[in-house]
Amino acid sequence: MGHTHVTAATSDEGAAVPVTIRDVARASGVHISTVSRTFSAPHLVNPETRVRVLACAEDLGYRPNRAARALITGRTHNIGLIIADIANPFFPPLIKAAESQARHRDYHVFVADTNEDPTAEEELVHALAKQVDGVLLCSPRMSNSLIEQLSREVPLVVVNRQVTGLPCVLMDVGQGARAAIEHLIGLGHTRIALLGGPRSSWTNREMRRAAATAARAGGAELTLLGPNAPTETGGHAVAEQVRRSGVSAVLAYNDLMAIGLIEGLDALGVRVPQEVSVVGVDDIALSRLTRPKLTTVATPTGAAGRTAVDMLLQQDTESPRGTRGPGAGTALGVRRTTAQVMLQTDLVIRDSTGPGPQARPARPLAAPPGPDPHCPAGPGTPTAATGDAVAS
Amino acid sequence: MGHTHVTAATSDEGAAVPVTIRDVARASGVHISTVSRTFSAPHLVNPETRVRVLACAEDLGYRPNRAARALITGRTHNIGLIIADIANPFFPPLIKAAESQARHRDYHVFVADTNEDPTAEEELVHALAKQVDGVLLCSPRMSNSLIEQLSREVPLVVVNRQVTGLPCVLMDVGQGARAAIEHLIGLGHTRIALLGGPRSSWTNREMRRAAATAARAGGAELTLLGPNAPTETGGHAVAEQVRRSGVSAVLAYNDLMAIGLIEGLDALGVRVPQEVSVVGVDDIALSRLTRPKLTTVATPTGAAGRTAVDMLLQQDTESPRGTRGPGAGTALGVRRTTAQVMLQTDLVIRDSTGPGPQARPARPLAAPPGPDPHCPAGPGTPTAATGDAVAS
DNA sequence: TACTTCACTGCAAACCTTTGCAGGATCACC
DNA sequence: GGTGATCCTGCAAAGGTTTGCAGTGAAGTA
Repeated sequence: MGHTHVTAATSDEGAAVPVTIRDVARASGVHISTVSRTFSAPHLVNPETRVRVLACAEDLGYRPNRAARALITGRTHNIGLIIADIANPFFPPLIKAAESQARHRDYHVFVADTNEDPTAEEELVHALAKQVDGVLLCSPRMSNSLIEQLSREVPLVVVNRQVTGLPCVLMDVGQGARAAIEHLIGLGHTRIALLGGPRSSWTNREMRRAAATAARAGGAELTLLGPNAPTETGGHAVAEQVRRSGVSAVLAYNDLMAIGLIEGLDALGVRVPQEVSVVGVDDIALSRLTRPKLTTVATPTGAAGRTAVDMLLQQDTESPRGTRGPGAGTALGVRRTTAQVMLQTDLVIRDSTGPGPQARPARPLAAPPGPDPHCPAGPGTPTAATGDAVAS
Repeated sequence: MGHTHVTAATSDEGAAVPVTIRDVARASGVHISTVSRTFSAPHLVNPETRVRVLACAEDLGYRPNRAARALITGRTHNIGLIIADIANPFFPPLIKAAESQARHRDYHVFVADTNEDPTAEEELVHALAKQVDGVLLCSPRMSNSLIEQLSREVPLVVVNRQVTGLPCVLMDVGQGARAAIEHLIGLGHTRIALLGGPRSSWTNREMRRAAATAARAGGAELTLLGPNAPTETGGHAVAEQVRRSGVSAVLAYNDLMAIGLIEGLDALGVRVPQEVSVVGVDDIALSRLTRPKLTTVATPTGAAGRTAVDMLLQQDTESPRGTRGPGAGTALGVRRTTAQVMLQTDLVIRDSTGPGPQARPARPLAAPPGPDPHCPAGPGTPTAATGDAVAS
């Protein structure tokens, strides 16, 4: 990457001379405790002195040191948000919702990306531990036992994963996968593939389970392809495999993979949805922009972010950390609520799904892939008959 | 959003009993300073005691309190990353690059989103100030003077903005805009619109300046439309205006707006690139996925993230904060380097740009929008003649 | 043996803030 | 004028860690 240095000057202006509470106290002729109270309990200080102190503080550019304050109060008013992959458009709405919810309650959110790496996850929890009042773990890839262990270090709320004993926010991808499979079967598809995501993903397991059940119930054959990287590239890479497998419909682990798969199929000359139908999961903004527009299982990401923050803050106000006060040191264990919330998902039908092989005899191209014509699986030609459903 | 409470149990297991350096000291029968050294300067402690201390620490699950450590060392080994809009796909690659670069140097990155809100930006800098060793300001929306003022509170590196006296990482969008305009003029377009972004964006100003110059030089008329929100919605909203303006080509502030615009034009029945050519800026991953694929000015986001981290850390090692040591308190001003780096951009030509009105007499639809046929602006019919270029 | 050197460890101050406690002044009221 | 209440402020400890300084004992040197 060619880059050009335009300027390289040095200045000796404005180097950070940290101004502390002591400086303000000296300047305004009061004790530091009065300055402290001016900021954290203004009603306890004489209005006159208060304005004087505030003026001095303003003058000197004083800002309370949040780290030092946290050290003694045990509260930072920050919350950490650990994300598997910030480049996945699934997360930004969640982050935004969490951030706005936190802001309403006077908290700041710090986001950290782990690159889908379990080791990075653990390290980040440690790094955040004493600098935040709690951590939201979004789609974590580490083991349940490790999560439980880390939860002893800092309050945790887990999103997109079920960990017993910990507060969790879940999305009902099981129901979503079932709806998707039923939709495909309703369109006449009898051979369906499930594009798996990361091995250690809870969502992945839930989807597999639900899809298998739904396929069996609907008399369709379900092929498992994976695990794969939950990215566009991951989807693209598996296109060839999908074609060879001979399925006429695919449910992908998420929208990114679905879109990558459609790209890949396109490159192989396989048309979507005419030859293969594709369903994604998440309903990211992008899924409305691609051609064909993606049929997908919408997950309530915003609600998840808000709920997770609420649960964390609720848990947090119940048991302030760092309190070594009388009794708290010995009385191991403060009551802690570990509610688990399940959020609903919705199948939204767009243009990437169409009739199955048997259900489209006449109009091969002109068929408008309108929303859910609900063609029943036609008895059609016996050539592609697949006997009983085999769901593995 | 309907949601269902699945479980609401309470447990009294595993409440955080903070284990401190003192506990480890007591358990291993040494002074706390020895424990401290075991972690921060292992070579200073007897191997035998070291293993004993480490064993006890491991046993008790001790982790040094990073906040307390930072309080005295003045270094947190964190860096803050303030982003205008995390939902804009332009940023994730930058974030990832910054994160990986920081990790190599044993730093953690905390990201915060401001929703394009200048007030939130300021507040976040304050919140981060004492919890990080420096802050990367990406595409900030606040005033230069405020940025300078904040830089006295915490070391700052600014990305996508030029602030004199501060280290900056810039992308040469001026050059990019020029290349884009020249590309369009080369295709025969004589009436071009520039879709502006946020008013307070440095990039916006640079683009406007360069585009105006290039248009004037090439004898094209440049219409300014904006400011607009730098999002897909922002682009979509201005489609009608673009149509009415009668231009045959548009350079958008970024890819998101370009894509939104294409969507909007599509909804109005205006075809891209047959009737209107569109160029974006950023080359986000999405620009390869839409139809038509987007012609765009590629910006080196990864390099920007890495460079910014390097500059911050370099500046940081030069002048450790919090040092009130002899002399440092009185000697206002530590030398500080304020290099500015300009990174190159590249025009990548895809399918959203095609020949201008005069340059396509015969084949209105079959014309393959191949890369840069470089048709000169034909003398063509005088009906659409626009006299001299008017660039405002 | 006496003296220096060295490796290791303890002591205590320091970082910046909050907060329980107590002291002082002011005021009202009887 | 005495009593109590009220309001404001100062004092000092606490929070968890790092680090300069000094002290200990042992090893090395003359």
